[in-house]
Amino acid sequence: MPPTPAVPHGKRPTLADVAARAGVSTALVSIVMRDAKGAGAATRERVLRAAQEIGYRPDARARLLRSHRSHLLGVQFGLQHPFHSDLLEGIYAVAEPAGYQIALSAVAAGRGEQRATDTLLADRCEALILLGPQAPAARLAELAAQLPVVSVARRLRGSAPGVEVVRTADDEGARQAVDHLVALGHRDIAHIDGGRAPGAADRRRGYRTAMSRHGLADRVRVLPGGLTEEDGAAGARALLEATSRPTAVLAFNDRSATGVLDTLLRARVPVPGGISVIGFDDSHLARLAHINLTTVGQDIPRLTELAVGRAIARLEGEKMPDGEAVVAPRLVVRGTTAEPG
Amino acid sequence: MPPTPAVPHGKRPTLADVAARAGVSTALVSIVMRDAKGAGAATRERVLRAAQEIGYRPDARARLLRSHRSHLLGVQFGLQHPFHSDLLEGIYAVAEPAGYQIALSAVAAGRGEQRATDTLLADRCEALILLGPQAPAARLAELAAQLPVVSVARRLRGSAPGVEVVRTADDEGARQAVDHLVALGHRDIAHIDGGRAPGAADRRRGYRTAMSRHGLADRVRVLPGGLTEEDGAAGARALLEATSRPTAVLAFNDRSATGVLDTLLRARVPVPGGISVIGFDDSHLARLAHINLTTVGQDIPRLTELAVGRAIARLEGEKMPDGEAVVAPRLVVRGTTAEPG
DNA sequence: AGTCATCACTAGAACGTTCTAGGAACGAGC
DNA sequence: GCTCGTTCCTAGAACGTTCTAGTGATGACT
Repeated sequence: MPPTPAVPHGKRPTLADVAARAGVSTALVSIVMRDAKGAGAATRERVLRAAQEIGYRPDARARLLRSHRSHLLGVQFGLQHPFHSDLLEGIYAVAEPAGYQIALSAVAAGRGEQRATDTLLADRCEALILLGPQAPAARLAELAAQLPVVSVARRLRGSAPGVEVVRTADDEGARQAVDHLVALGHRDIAHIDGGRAPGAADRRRGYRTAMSRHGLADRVRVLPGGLTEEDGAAGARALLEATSRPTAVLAFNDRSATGVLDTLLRARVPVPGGISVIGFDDSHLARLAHINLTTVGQDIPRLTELAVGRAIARLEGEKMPDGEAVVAPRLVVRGTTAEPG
Repeated sequence: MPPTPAVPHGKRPTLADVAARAGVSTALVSIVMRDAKGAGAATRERVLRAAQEIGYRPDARARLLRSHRSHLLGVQFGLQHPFHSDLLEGIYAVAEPAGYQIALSAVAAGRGEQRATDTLLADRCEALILLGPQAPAARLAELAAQLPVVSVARRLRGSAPGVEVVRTADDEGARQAVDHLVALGHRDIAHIDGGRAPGAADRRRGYRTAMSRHGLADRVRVLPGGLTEEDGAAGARALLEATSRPTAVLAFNDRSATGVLDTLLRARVPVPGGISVIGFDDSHLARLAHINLTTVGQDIPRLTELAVGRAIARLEGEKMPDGEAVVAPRLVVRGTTAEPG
């Protein structure tokens, strides 16, 4: 047997290999690898060197199998949603320092939410964080009966008991947008909505009540939309064809808003000179210099901190002030809003 | 309401629980769960019912621990790259039917490639598929010494032996774009490049040689760029300020191209009337009706099929025709190119 | 001197699977 | 009757960790 490191494919070194090489027991190697106390400095050094030499890496699965805690948070996300990417970035940033690993499972064409959560469960995640889940409330409740579940962005009133909800105050966000526009002098403010997307109903409602509060109930104009650029573009085309054009548009999200912007630019309607546009999310998109979109920012660090925090709290048995965690949005004024022309 | 059995958090049922309930051995339950032969029809039925009743789910990790093969492919991707999302979608579609699971690991701010691959290794992936890896070739070679590694989109000549490469013929794609523009009658064709991004050098070269072949070597104009919308926008602004404007622009990718489009629209330069624009990737972006971008399409199904296929082939010991797998691009003509005005 | 802690370490049993050997029951062939 | 095959099933050993319960030393405090 060559005592050499060079580990060819197929056989990865184990604790026992390290132990043999360092002349100690596997238990001690385990102690050293976990950086637990119970090993002398000299031995520790020797074990680490041995591990290094043969290229040992702990086997995460065996590790999880043994310890009854897995410290694994399963996250379900949509591959085609940039906003989910932003959230994921935040989730990693919170979870890893707290000592939790993240297991990702994507929802894609041909891979539904059921499949996504099934693999997370099989991987022994201790809790699930679902980004904008669309599954029926009953399914979520079923999951929640098995382990802590946090729904991000999707509101669930009483319909799925046991599911934690972390979301932005969507109605409040819509209100801020309307207030801003009204303060600038707009009165004809239209809303291209998000259809059945999570949060859409609240934004619609927020828009309506804000308009009423300003005495503009008769100017309310809601156009059916969705969460893609095309939905926004279609809404904008409809507005341009209408008999009276609004002076401002509140889109469901940033993607939709860029669709609106694009349509307006093509139609030679200046923004914000002719029409002001507001998005929602403050995603990467909105921040790009050449889009420079006024938008309602979702507080991603706060959302992810709450989502991960609640999952962990439930796991560690803390009593939760259960009910939703609602995060305040914050209007980010950039270049697509101004006084009506 | 749901027939959910009493399985409080923390205790998930195991093979032994099912076995006890069905009155058989754990080995037999294992046989039934794997759908292997060696169990009678009646017993099989009974076991399945028992499993169903107590809500048993196999533990993926224990399973992997025991079986020598893990059938797990690790995929590293960039959270902020829509093109990677598209690739992932394709990877799922190929891998799961072939009996392989996918483990995802994201590269994000504060979570580098090293960290990403480390967790994949700890998870006992059998092979790695890296989407547009930026790590030094030496690091890739080091990984390749441990397990099969496939680099998608990043070219590696001899620098990382053992790493499989699957990529698009970037030079050929650039050539197709130039040919198309020349056929339309353009002569002043600029290229906003991708800087140090994977594939950028090849696209730049393809552009240069294509121009030369058409006798347009003196019209070659390469502007420094990158892979984001802002890079494209900056390039476009530079072009507009130049003493002579080109009649067509080839952008490094679709994101860059949308930046170009946006800048041109704002400057009231009609597209394609004033300037034609071509992107690269044929991502979701390009297909959107309101962008409708002429672009060089990367063959995502083929790329993913090759990437997954090569990884699996290496795992199953097939001899590979080693060297790169180069996939032909295909020009997708949409609405942003036309005869020069 | 005798008890008691503490420290460095180890043996061996988990964890939830799959895999390797079988064993019991039952026919069939000689 | 005795072997031989099947078919259905089980016991028990892996897999690579961590955890529990120790064992000897060493030294400190009565």
